[in-house]
Amino acid sequence: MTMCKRLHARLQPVTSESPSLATGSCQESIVTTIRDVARASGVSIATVSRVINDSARVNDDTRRRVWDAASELDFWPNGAARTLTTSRTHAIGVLLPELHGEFFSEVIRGIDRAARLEKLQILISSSHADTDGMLAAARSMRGRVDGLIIMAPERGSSSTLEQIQSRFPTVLLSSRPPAHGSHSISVANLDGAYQVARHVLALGHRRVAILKGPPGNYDAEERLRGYRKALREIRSQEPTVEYLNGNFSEESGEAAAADFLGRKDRPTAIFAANDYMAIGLLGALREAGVRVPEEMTVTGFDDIVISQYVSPSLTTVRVDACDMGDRAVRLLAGLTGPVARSMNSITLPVSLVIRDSCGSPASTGRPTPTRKTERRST
Amino acid sequence: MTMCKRLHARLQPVTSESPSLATGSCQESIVTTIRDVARASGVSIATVSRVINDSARVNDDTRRRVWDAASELDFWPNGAARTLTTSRTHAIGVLLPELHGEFFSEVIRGIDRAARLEKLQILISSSHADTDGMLAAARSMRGRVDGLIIMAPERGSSSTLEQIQSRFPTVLLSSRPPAHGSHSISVANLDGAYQVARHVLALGHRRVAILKGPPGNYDAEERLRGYRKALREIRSQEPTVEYLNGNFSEESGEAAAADFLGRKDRPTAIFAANDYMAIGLLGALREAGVRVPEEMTVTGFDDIVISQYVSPSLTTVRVDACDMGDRAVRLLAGLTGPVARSMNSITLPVSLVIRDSCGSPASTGRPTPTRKTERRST
DNA sequence: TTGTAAGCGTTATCAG
DNA sequence: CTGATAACGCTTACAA
Repeated sequence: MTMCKRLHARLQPVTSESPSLATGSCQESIVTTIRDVARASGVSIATVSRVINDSARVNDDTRRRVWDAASELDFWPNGAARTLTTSRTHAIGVLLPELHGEFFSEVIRGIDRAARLEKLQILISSSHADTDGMLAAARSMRGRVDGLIIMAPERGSSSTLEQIQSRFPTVLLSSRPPAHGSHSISVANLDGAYQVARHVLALGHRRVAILKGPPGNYDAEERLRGYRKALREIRSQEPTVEYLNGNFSEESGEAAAADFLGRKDRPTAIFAANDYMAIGLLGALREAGVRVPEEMTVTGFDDIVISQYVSPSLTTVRVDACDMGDRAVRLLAGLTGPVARSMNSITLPVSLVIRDSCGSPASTGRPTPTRKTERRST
Repeated sequence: MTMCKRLHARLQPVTSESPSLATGSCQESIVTTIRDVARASGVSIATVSRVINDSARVNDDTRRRVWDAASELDFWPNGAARTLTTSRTHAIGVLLPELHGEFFSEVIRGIDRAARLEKLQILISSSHADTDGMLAAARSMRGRVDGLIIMAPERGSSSTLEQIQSRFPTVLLSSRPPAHGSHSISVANLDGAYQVARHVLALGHRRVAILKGPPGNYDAEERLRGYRKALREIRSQEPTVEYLNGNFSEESGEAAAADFLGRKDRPTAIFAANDYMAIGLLGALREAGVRVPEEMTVTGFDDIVISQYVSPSLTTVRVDACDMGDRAVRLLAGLTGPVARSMNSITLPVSLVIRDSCGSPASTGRPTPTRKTERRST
């Protein structure tokens, strides 16, 4: 009898090693299956399946009876069972290095938005500092997702990525594509960095510093290349460059200030590899009594929301993280059209956002006038 | 033959109605199953299962053979199949009204952090403006999650919530518990609002306005109650109160300013139901040339990161959204100990954060001196 | 149009 | 300690 089966099922021990969820407050839930609906409506389970999925012609009358029974019993189909037979999950996995900061949350927002449109569920897993953790996460998603969106900006993850790619359709975000066929989306880091640097150099700065991001980080390295490219272009009166170490955190920006604050030949402009560091820097400068932009020019990268609120507001490069997530899902869902093998790398445009943190180097008291939020798009 | 089976499986059509994921770039993935491992190591699938899960005594030699075969074949167990037999998913679903803004992203961060510790995957679904959408999302999670964390602050969702609760262990966030047994976590909204209001009233303000949150929103209503409670307590020289409508967005804060800016009897202090609105308000005031805090006192709620960067920095109430997410997972995972029926509602403490946006009403030019970030904890 | 039955990849219950 | 084998809930040929 069905009743027996159910009781039996409920008494089955669960894997002991892992913590079990509290079921105390959950009313003994009625697990209705497709069988129950079949019995109640006097048809076979196959027919119920057909009705539920609208997957084949079914007599209108039968159809109605099935629907009635289904809603009467409040039948909710079991996703795992469906997946097992169809091998489709209608879910995508998202592997991120962390969840802190606006950049990541915007990426997720974009993913969520697109996933909703594509009727895809999203499984999130973050804090993959090491590639092993990433691999384990991917592994645990076997049979639970149809594809993966992975952000693995650190160098050295390529063999892991290849292994994962051999088992899931994958879209890479801000990562070095490990193989030729890889789908990947990144931001026009080089171009953005080049643009801010050009802007600042045009103001006349010739003693600059670059506040680098984490070593090995793909975005950070590309941005560095962009700054350098702009610097190389100044033939006459070649600029002096100095490198400061950072790790994308606000604290590291603050800390970096110590490297030059005491000195007399300090740079007149600093390119930070992201906004958080630039903001940390701004804080340290204010504390040290160095006026921005009069005595020091500072630029960031990302254009996070805070950047327009700090004072002085930050000149930076606008990155549409939300769009990146959005596109990743679309690409993964194969909706962007049949993707040609050679065209599966997307570089998202960025735009220079000029605010108040930049001035001319010698300008004692007269910062270059700039409009509040002028934007120059790529 | 195995080969035949596989080919067969691959050729099976998938449900046509929904968009399918691009599988183009994914190398024809080798779907290794427990059977393959069994064959390769010359044991039964039962034994392989035992080894993989370490669920029963197995001869050391056999064990080794199985592991060797498993890693040789790079076997990744299928989650859906596991779920089907064990009826455990090791995943929790998260239903949120939206994903925009720092508050939500912090909640998710907390959830992610705790989930990692509990070895739980998280399935996120947001943008549930209507209760129907929420129900559909919950439905689609049947068989895919062991429990649900739901944030449904709007009034009128209780019958939906009850239906969901009857099928999943559920923890509610910032929501009106629909039934007595419900587990729920919320923030000490009333207390926090009461505290800021007390602080401002102590400064001498007697003509105040309350910038409300979205109608029907639980947090918003509780905060309103808190403000009112503080106002009621002023016996001598009862304060004049005025209500402004908002919806938690920065824009609605900006818009609200129009309601009183032209007037001569405008309030001297405004309690905004959240930080975003307060910041919008600050923007509008600055634009209108009204000095804060000299001519107008403004307070917020939530203490989002931006609040310390706007100028003047915002006096607000610190809410630990991350902690809320963290606790929700722990509660759901039943790790907070055996939860007594009567003790399943948690109210998280908040703390008053005094910054520069508050002054005395008459103070023309002499704002009440306050330390940069003094915090008074609950 | 409908029913029967064979899987899907695991785990769990029995006997050996 | 190990192997058959019956579930788990659903989809989908294949028959009727």
